[in-house]
Amino acid sequence: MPRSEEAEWWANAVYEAIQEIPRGKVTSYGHIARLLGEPQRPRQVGVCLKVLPPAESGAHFNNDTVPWQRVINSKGMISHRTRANIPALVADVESSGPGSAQRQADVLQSEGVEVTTDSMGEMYVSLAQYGWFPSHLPSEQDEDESENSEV
DNA sequence: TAAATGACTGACT
DNA sequence: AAGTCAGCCATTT
Repeated sequence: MPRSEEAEWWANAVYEAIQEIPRGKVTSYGHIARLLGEPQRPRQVGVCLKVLPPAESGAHFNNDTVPWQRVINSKGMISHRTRANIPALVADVESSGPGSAQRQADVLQSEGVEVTTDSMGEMYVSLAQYGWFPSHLPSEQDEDESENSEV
């Protein structure tokens, strides 16, 4: 697990930013990247979460101290932890191990966040209702979001 | 050392 | 409205 100094700084910054997300709210990978002044690196935010140490590791930042479950993609969907473009393997990863998408949905619901599942089995959270975007940028225009919604 | 991947996005078709 | 593409860059192969 090679961790350069720079990567270390980035990971710590990401974890700290994620700790600011209030319980019961969610935000996107891209938003965390923007908060850190690196708007073009949402993927690296995902990488940090992937390598987040288990709670029993004793690390300062771990699965218990960082609310990893509150980070989802810009479409409001809980991202898959794919291991390849092979659908057969996706199911395996999806199975409910620690940190799996299903696990994420369970934890979120325990915090009071509603998770809905569409016809294709994808799990969504309404960003309009649960989204946390403090440094909201003016470039976006909210229109309709009737698809993932509540009610 | 080089090539492929991926807890992503926004623009473009 | 839904699918495709091109950037992104640390990790893995």
